[in-house]
Amino acid sequence: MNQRQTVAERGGTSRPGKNGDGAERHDEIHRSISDAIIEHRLRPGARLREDALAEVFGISRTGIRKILQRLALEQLVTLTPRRGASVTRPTADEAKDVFDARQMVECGLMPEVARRITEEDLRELRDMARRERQALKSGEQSTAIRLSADFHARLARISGNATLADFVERLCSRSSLILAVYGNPGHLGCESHDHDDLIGHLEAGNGERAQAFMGRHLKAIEASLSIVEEEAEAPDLHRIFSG
Amino acid sequence: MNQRQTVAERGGTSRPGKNGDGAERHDEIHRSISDAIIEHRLRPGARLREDALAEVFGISRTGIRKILQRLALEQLVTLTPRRGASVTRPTADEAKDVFDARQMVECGLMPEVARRITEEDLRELRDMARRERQALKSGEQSTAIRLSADFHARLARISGNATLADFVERLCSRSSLILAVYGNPGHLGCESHDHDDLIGHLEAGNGERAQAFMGRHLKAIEASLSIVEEEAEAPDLHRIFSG
DNA sequence: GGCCGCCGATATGTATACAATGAATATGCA
DNA sequence: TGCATATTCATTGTATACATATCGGCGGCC
Repeated sequence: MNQRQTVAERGGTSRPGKNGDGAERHDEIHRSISDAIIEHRLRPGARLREDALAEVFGISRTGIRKILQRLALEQLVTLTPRRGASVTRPTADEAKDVFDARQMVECGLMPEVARRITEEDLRELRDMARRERQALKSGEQSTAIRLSADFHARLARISGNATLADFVERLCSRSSLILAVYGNPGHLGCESHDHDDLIGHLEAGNGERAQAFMGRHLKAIEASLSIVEEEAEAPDLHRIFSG
Repeated sequence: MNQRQTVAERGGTSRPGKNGDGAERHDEIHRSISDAIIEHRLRPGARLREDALAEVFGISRTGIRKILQRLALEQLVTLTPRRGASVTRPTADEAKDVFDARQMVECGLMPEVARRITEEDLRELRDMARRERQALKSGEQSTAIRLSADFHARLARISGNATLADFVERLCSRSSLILAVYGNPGHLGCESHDHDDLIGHLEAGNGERAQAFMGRHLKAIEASLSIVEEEAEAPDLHRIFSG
């Protein structure tokens, strides 16, 4: 049923075979899944069966596999041979690595960002921060989480260094996964006004202040996590039952 | 024909069907192509036809496509829709971004590396540096280039941060491509004794010296490039023939 | 009674077949 | 002779079919 729907839909906008580059559709699906993971609608550990995804999106398994592989390289999903794909469950070590990396790169970019930021950038960032606060207030956690990641990624993009911006974007996506596993409910990642304050420093052209503030901001997020290594693989039965 | 050859070959080393996880073979092929690119045996712009690769490595196009996709995400090959894959030709902007990123990350890692480095690490690094010098002396450019990239990647790995180490590894691979396009023949990337000097600072536990030295080292490499934007797409014929 | 091994179902890995597209070439007309 | 057009060819994009490995339950054996 679902597949027929899709075919019909595609046939409606263009000829069934000659679609306007199927790659766009793949990107779209990639984003759909990516968003679902980042917004915690798909929790870490959730299995992603190829057949099911193929049916949902109305393409064959071939395309789904391609997308899953890309997600795997972005470390949002884990591909276990012969076991299929599942949403990555970051370890405590990985969480630490990711936040250390963010500390180094995002802070390091702030001076350049402060130098290059334009009025238009500021407007856009303020809008994102506003929407994030609003989402938080109205309890739309999913939206807030994604907006927060978007904010950090957008900020990095202003530096003009596409390579580092891409890296930050990936780190933010993974941070969202980390929040899903180690975050305390009710206490979401970014404090309500941190992003606004950060914008203030940038608007003032004060790169050093922005850098220091970003450092504290990230440290605060990391500190809010309750990182307790779950010994999923080989629980120490002796220790557990020694009492 | 080709397939029969391959089956026979694989049947010789192991049972035809039950190979020791085909994923290993894929990794192997990935590394083969990756090495060929890094070592400049495949120059930027070289086309990589799926059929040809499938024949060479004795697997079907399906597996090749998977590998090409992975290489594309690592930005070693460029995948143009309907036109196939080719070795990426980095632009001048990308080259700048990559070296800026290396400056930030590799330098930033040096203090932690200096703190954590062990005797064994030092031994291994010295050995790599030695082999690199030797390769340079005997004119094996390909080997020298790869060893140089390996050295930097290995160094980053010592920091203990896998995420940043992976990133550095990717940056080094891309740097190799950049060297292929913008490097001056005869003047290879890393100066002969830079790596040895760097090891010295690390051995002395002097993270700050190492950081500063790495900064100069990378700047020196970047400065040795002749980055002239080749106007491949739309050459200004008026300008060229105005004389 | 509990553990080990077997067997069916399910899902993934791989190859192949077919369709569609873009490039190169040949051809006809002005 | 030069340019526009039609055709063919080479190559990629997609779907499907088949082979293979893993997970669950069940029965036999110790």
